[in-house]
This record gives sequence, structure tokens and C-alpha cells, in this order.
Amino acid sequence: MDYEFVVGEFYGALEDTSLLTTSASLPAKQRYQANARERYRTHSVNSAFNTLRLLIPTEPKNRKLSKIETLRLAKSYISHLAAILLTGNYNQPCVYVTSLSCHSSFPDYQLDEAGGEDEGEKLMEHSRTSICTFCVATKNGISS
DNA sequence: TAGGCCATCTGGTCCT
DNA sequence: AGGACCAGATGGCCTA
Repeated sequence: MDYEFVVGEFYGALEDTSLLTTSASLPAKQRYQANARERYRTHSVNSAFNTLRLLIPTEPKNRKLSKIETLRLAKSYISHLAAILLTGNYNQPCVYVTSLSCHSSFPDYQLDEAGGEDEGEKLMEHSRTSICTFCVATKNGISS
């Protein structure tokens, strides 16, 4: 990795000592280089987030998701796509998934909520009535 | 103006 | 020893 480039990219030449600050754990120059590496690493993470954002449909289309929204919606989107594969239904796949796949597709639904003999019926009822987070966020699959 | 989100700095820990 | 990774602290920006 070209750290001289990284440093130059963000704050100018390394020999610009006005940018060097004291640190309890590291000499100024090493601290400065560590900061530059951390910035570079953070930017790499952000690039990955941006790439992921491009893969997730949103409503409206130009809405920019926050990082936490991107992660949550990506997770739901994966479940949504799995439901499509499972049901072959492109419009309301998450409504028709089986109880087992429904349970795995809807982590918000806790197993201990459905304890007892009627667990299966509750799961089936859940599968009939629940819309996944992705469907809610994008209005995808919700009949009007 | 408060709250959410983000970038940056920093120190600690783990790994090579 | 040095770099990668992580989490906490801090301050700036934006929006309701």
C-alpha cells in the first residue's frame, strides 16, 4: 500500500509538520501515518457501502440509505430474494413463504413468542400476514 | 434546537 | 515492530 500517496491524498506532503500532533502512545510522525491509514481504510469501507447501496432497490429510487439502513435492508433484500426463489412469486413472495422459511426470513419473529402446542399454527399465521422489512421499505410485493 | 449521521482522531488489541 | 482492525470520543453538517 502506498502510504505516501495516502498521506498526500488527504493532507498534503508528510513533511508538513504543522499537521503533526502529539500523541500519548505514538510519536507524531507515526501517529500521523496511522491516522492516514485509518482514513484510507474508512474510505475503503465507505466504497464498499456505496457499492452495496447500488444493489439495493429503494423507494423512492434516489433515496440514499444510511450505513445502518444499508445493512438492514441488504439483509432483508437477501431474504426477499430467497422468498422469490422459494415461491416463484415475484409480487408477494414474503406472504406465501412456508412457515419454516418464513421463520428464517423474519428474524424479528422470535421463536419463544410461539412456544407451546400451537407454535406451528402461529408460524403459519405469521407467514400469512407478515411482510418482510424489504417489502415494507420498498412497497415491493404489496398488493394495492 | 435537538437528534441522527458521518468523518476523523486516538488508543487498545491482535496478527504477521 | 509495524500494520490491520476495532470501538469510543469528538465535532461538523443536515433535517425535522
